Amino acid sequence: MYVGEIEVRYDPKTIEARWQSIWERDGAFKASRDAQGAKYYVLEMFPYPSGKIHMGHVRNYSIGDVLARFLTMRGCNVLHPMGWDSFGLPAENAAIQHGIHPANWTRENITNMKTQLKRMGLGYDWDREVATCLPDYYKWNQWIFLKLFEKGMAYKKRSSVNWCPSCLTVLANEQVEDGLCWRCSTIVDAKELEQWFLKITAYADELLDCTYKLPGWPEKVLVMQRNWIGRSEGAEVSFKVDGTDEAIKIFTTRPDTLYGVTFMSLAASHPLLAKITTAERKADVEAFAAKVKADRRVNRGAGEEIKEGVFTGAYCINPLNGDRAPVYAANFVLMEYGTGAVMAVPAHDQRDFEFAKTYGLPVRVVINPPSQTFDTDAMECAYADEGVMVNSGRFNGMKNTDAMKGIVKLLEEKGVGKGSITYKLRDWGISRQRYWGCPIPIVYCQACGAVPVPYNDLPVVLPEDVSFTGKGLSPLVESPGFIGVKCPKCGSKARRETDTMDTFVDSSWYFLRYCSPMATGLPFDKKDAEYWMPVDQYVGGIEHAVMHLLYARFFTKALRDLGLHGFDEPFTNLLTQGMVCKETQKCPEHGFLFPEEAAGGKCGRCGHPVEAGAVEKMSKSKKNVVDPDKIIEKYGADTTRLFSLFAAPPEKDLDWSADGVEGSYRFLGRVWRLVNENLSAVKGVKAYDPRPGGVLSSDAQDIRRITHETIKKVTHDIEERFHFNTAISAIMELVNALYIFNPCRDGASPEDAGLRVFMESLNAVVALLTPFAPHIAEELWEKLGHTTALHKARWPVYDEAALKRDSVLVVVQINGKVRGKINVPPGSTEDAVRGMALGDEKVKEWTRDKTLKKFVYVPNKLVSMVVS
RNA sequence: GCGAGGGUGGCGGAACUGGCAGACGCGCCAGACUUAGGAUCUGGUGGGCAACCAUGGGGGUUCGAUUCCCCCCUCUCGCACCA
Repeated sequence: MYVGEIEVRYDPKTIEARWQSIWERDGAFKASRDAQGAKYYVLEMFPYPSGKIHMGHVRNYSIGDVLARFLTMRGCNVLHPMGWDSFGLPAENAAIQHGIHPANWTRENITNMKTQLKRMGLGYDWDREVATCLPDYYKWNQWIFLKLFEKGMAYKKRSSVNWCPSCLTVLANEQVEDGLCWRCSTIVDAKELEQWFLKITAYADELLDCTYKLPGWPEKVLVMQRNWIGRSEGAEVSFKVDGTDEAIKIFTTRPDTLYGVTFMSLAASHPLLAKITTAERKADVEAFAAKVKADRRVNRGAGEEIKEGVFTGAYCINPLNGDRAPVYAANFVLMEYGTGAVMAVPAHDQRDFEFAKTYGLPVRVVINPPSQTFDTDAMECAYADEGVMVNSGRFNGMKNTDAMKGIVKLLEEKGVGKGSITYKLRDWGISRQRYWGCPIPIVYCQACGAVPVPYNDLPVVLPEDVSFTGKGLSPLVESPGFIGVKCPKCGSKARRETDTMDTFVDSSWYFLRYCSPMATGLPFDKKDAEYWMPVDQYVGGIEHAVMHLLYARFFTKALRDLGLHGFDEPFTNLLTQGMVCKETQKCPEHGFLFPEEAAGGKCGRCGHPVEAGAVEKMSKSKKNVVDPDKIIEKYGADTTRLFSLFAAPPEKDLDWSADGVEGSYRFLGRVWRLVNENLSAVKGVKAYDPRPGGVLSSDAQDIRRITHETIKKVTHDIEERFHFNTAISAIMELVNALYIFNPCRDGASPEDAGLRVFMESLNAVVALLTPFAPHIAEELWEKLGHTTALHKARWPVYDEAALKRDSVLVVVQINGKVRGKINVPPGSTEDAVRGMALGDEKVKEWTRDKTLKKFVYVPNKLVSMVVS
């Protein structure tokens, strides 16, 4: 290489510290409404301050930072904030286990993690930092709660709730996965409790409809939300219980099959069961109910069970045809959905069919397929498709789809039913029997009942003088100073609510607080919110597809209806990044091993050869984790970021590979040397400018073309596709080409056009690298003689003229096989290309003595000939 | 079972609307510089001696298919008695 340079080693540690402090000094990432350019709000899901950042964070925040830095360089007015989802169970557990107060534990973790994020070189506007555990923030949770309470959107009810016996708290339905607690995987119990609920169901339709207006979201997430909301249209029908005043209310999506009802199924926990069961059936029904309850606990999520039931002795009357149908309790009917009772139409519902076969109940066909008549005895399964109505009174002969409306109308006329819509979505239970959360601002008074804390008294601050035993109820219950309060209404002795809010409440509006973190009169300033919102690009893990993203959407709509802002949806575009995975390592003796325990392929404890396991999501339990701190320590933040972006496209899972990190480090070293080793040669050289021009050698012309092609590709890959991996590989190719080009011969004058092209290319490499590896880019930018820092510089724009080629390579296929390649001037006519193709020596060999049957020309790309 | 998304070299992954399959990186091989190099630089690297064969398997459409259509296998994720 170039002789006479003083070798300057690539030393990420020094460079990175230096630029981080310069950025801080310059306030490089401070966002302001008054700044120039179109607003762009980039947001990554804020972390829970568990102590240390992990590779998932590194990936998440690297992706966000690429976008934020790129868009800033593109001239956008970017808001890129960060904060802490800092209420939650781990802090309380730490208090119980180590005697540290949750507030202190959380504060320390935030300090540590903030340092880590800064060391990553992430460009956040820290002036907007929010921490949900601070009274400044959670005061507004309480404020919002009171507003919702006033509107009847927050209400209290006694109901069966999901209780996690390990977390000692209630869980929302969304927080129960396969019957297990989403956090600790303990089997969830049912428990009757008085709880606060938010009426998310009031927004069920809007939440559902808007999923069709979010083209920037992954279809997968939208489908999951739609399924979760689970809207079904149908009818509610009342069936009188024969000989009593009771009526069973059912929900059905198939009112057209009403004439085919041959029995009735109630959930085993249906409240009517006790009333209608006859004396002689009582013992059986109770035993059955107990069995179902026990099975649910053991078998939840286990899939299809055998359909079982027991006769109650009661009969109900079909309101349309007066038929008497036996009432059963059945294990497949869920109390939580619809009305907990199902009319059974075995001919047209598979579950009812199986049940009827088991218990010898009649099957009555009311819909025949278009050109077929069912023989009831020969049916092997239910017929759930469309057809023609039979055995259905005045509806006979109609298409069932047409009869549907008529039957609902008839029900309404008779006053025995009505059209109805049911959702799977339940109201959101937000009460948590925990200390480390936002207090619910309610006071209980003997005389006045549940009284809201006056707005002036907000925030209801969490008391610090509590003890953490891990036993019994929430520490707040034991805090007399907190509990003892006077009724805001009548002044008599009252008791404060001791439940705190689900932490998902905190994260349902934090993106709004970022817009005006200092707002004092309201949770956020309307003008600020309407300027910055909605978030243009939200980046986070797929695990929040339903819970957080649904709650945040709900809050956005609820706050809109409180008049706080005027938009409908919080997140225009959503990017769900894949998980960070790594191969597990196992010792037959000692189980899973951390990477450092498996050094040299042997178990650190017993020396047994390590067995390689599957590639799985990084987790402490599998010990296949890599500590970002150690990677940053060894290679620097730029390498760490670069690798996490290069190894896979963002939405896919990423396989962590130590060798791959090494490769990214090597590449940055290569860029470093490319600039440094040629520094004295390019000193004072002006980047090539095509206007005054200068004659370029064909090599220089090629390099210039590659440079501008790279600018075009990298821009496109970041902007349109988020394919950072291919963007980075394009930069690598340019660097490889520049190593070969190398015009820095001794004595090349600064006016040398080749040298000026080289300078232009070096500038491009460095600028293009900025979003991925910002520190090294800034350092090299400075070394190249720029006086304006890169973070204030503009993204390079490609020169259309530079992309032009003298000739293009056209592939010649003969009978579908590549037989030759020819260079033709771009834009050649088909006739000209045909002549050149047929004149090519190799092509001649393959076409000799053959006749040309077909000739296809794809301009500037390919010729395809068929010969025989 | 239903829904969604995948299956491409030894590995991670490229290939925009059908147009040279394997970019880029890792690993591996060779060479250069070196006392040495796990540093760096250069070159090579799907299989096969070849014709040819290769994008999970089998059909189809097409001049041409990783890409479009049909059938099957397989993996991952989500939902799972939703009436």
